[in-house]
Amino acid sequence: MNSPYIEPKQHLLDLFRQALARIAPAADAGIELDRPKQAAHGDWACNVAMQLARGLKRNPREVAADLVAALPASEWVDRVEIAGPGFINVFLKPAVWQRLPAHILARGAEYGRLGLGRGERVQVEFVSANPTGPLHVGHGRGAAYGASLANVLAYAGYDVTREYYVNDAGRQMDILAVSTWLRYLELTGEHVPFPPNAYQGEYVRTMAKSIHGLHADRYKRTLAEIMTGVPPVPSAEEYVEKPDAKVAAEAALDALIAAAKRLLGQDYDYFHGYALEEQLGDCRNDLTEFGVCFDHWFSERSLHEAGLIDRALERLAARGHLYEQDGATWFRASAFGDEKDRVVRRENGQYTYFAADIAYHLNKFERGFARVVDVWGADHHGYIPRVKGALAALGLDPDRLTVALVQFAVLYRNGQKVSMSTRAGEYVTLRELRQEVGNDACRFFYVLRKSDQHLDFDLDLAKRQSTDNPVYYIQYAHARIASVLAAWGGLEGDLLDADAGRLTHPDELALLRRLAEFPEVIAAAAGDLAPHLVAYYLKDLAADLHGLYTSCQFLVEDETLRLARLQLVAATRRVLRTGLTLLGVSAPDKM
RNA sequence: GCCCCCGUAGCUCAGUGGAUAGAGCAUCCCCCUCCUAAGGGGAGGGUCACACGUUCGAUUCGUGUCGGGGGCGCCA
Repeated sequence: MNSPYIEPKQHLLDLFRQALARIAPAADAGIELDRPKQAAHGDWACNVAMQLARGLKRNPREVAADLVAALPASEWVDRVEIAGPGFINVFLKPAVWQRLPAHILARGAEYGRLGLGRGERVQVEFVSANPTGPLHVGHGRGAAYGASLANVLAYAGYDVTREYYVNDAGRQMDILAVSTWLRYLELTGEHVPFPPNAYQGEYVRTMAKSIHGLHADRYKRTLAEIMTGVPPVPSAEEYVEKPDAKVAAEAALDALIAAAKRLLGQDYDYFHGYALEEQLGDCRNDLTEFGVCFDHWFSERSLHEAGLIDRALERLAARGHLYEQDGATWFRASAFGDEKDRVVRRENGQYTYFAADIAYHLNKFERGFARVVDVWGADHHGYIPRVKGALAALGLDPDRLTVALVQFAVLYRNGQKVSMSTRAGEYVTLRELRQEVGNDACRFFYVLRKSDQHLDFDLDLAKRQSTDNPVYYIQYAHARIASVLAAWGGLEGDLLDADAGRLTHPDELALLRRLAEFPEVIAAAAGDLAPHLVAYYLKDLAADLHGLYTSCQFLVEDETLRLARLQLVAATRRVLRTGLTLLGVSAPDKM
């Protein structure tokens, strides 16, 4: 009764390897075992006979017959059949599955944890949105995907570090600082034209109000002195309608940034720092509420300040991969698979964002990560060859970096696309989305698609509390079990010795098989960087539970049967909880 | 022009080098004196965009065509 649970797949692989060694010692075919789609084809199916047939110049069914004859006896195998063109279908004894619930209860949250990664250090960098305003729904998907992926990798046995790259050094931050100052000036009665390409959001006014409340008119400058040397600022209408207004607007904005730095001096850093702290804090807060946490917030500015960019470029130069042209410094990216060479230092002496990214990625590997996963928006795909090229040029293996591209999420309400315009500050923020549909539905819906698939986020469906909403469907399965166990009133520990041999109903066996799949799902999700596999698995698991719930009463008179069934559902609850936790979704006991 | 993603049921999407391709929704029918009906069962619905190749076997891999989405700054 209490003999340990054996991993059926590993056990069968051993048997097949032995059989293969007997009948075809020279064959180097790898043994593959698949779960057949149909129950009539057994618990596991092996196709090696068909792969061997050609080399052996024999009929695959004959090869299969020889293999079956050579299989060592096993107390777990009920029978073996040869089917179709040469499949070997293995039917296991129910006892194999019946041992599983006790095993799951004994292992608790560790059931499904794997040693695949062997403790290898992996960094997952995700979100990394510019701290220039609230996170929007697009960032939300990267956050949910990255967090779930990191959880899955950790559970699969990798030593995972979660990192957010803070773009605190670029022009976008300058634009935010100036936007804040201009709004502040409005409060002092000085109305400088607000550029259409500056940050329009209400949060900028909020920051301006706070600063004005703290320091009154201390940072006021007159319109005349600010606009000296600043080209005309296009209006919002011109910006949308006239093609050349875009260029003019960029020039005006740059001139305003220069004016702010000149007129404010040290105080410019105050605006810059204030806006950065405020927005980054808001972002961190938003993500924390979303259940998304980071081990490191890595500052882009620190790369500049520590001289790491110089060092990275020197290393590239020493290897002969940089050259000067048109006053700029270029990286010979085309020699490393990129379509053209890329500027790393502009004519004006400033480093490009790419230069910082080279230094950042070099730094990642210098910190000892064996593998790095970057989660990027799909619009950055063209950026991959140059970063990988830079790694190769630095003498690092570019395959140690995996870029996971996350496609955009489009919101639908009442069957209509919810329009978004970042420029006008008209977009749905992640916070608004979370408030509208709840964190659980939010996290789950975001990972319900393959990451490289466009996501249609149906707000109405996410809020619906019914069978068509998968997150409630799964949570409901968990709550139903909790409710049954509460009605029973015993302790989970009392179920460890239940006579699981009593579990013979087809729906019980189906659920047992499903529970056995969980570790394989984790392995697949970690291997393919695909946490959505966990979400789909949980849907299937919940469906099996709901089916059993309808077909079998758990709290029956027959005590051994009752305990066996409670053991099964308690194990199911465990796996549901583990899976939901990996996805950052709660597992409620009551709904 | 070049690059990336996608094309599977009416809709939204899973899935796989294998044996009769799945789920939810939608449509139609059925199931609560019983542990939560936020549940379950059943029916209908498919040339896995198309063509050619590789293979014992292709919806899956490769090439091409067609169709949809996205990207191609000395921006970040």
